Amino acid sequence: MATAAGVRPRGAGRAQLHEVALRLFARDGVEGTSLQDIADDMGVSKAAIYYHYKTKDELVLGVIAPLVDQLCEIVRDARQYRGRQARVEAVINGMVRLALDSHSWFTVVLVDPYVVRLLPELPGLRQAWDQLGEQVIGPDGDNLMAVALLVFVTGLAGSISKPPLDALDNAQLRGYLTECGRRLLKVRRRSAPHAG
Amino acid sequence: MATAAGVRPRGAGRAQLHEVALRLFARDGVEGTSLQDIADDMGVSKAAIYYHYKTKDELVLGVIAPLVDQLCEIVRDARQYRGRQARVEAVINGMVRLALDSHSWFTVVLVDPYVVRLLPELPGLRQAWDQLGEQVIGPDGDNLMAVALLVFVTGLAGSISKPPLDALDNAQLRGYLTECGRRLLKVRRRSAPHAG
DNA sequence: GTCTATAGAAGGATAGAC
DNA sequence: GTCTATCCTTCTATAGAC
Repeated sequence: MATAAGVRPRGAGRAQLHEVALRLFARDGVEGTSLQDIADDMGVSKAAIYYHYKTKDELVLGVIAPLVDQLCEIVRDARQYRGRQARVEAVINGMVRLALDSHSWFTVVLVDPYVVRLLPELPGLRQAWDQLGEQVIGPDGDNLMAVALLVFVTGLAGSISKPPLDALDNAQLRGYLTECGRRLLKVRRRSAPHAG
Repeated sequence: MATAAGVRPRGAGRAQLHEVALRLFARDGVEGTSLQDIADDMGVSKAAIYYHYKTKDELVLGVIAPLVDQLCEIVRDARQYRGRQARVEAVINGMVRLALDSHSWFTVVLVDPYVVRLLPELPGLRQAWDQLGEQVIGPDGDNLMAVALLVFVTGLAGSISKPPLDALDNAQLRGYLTECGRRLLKVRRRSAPHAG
């Protein structure tokens, strides 16, 4: 009735399902979240979920799929700039914003082993990630930059969900995380790291 | 018979159990690893595991407990140096070595939601972590350093387990990860991050 | 789009033999 | 220290009513 009368927007049920599932996946892990947990949180029955998705795997994929668009937008934005340093800066800003706005996506995709196993079924995500890597690493395939990028994004995912950072307000945290990105991804003139 | 004759060292069964469990926990997550999975990998029955630990939770705690000693040793080592920069350097080297030598521990403890929920039952780990933080962050409680440390260690945990880094040999990877630590945890003279 | 009821598999845990 | 057999719970998934 709600859908027919238009009281709820079309697909509100699915949107709420996505929201709840993502939140619980990020908190307890995908394997640690049963469909019963999700149904309880939504206040519906388990079977209601199966109306939207035939299997749990498809639910997981449906939940994380929107992340691809977010990554593509960061890549599009970065490409508007000329020069590696400017593009790197754009990637840093985009990733920090994404991590703060959608930290659940971040955590689930980068951290959850269940999701990692499913990733081959989302080739768009892999592709978006590769394009993002190109902006930072450059065409010469700088290994240090590749490592630093990985440390940065997984560090973002891991750190934002940890308690000691809850005390900081969002603006402060954004500043600190951005500074971390700048330090890690500073473009070098020559290929030797200044060995200590 | 093996134990009585001394063919196998004492506690070899338990040591193998730890090794197998940790490896599977790191690969599939704790919730994604059943006692059956562990038993199959060891070539024994599920019930054999219950001889060593009464519950799965105790198994998990038993597996990650040795990490506490590793962290304490890093703290002890760092304290031998005078001056923050030298101590920070010692922490970086210790954490990189630990991440490379025992990346499974790292991944499981920093990444797995099931383990995070159990951590309050390992107060020694929390204590060791706090002491390690003191070496890096300093007595003034520098927020940027606190964030950078968290990004660094979770970045270590997240990056070493990802495929693109498998191509690098260990010495190279160690150099890159150490450089990441130096960049992130460079001690500042004054308290303002050089805002861009 | 949501429900109840249930099938079928897998998980944690225990008992008791060897 | 390991085994087989078993118990109970929870999980994914399906069938069919409303």
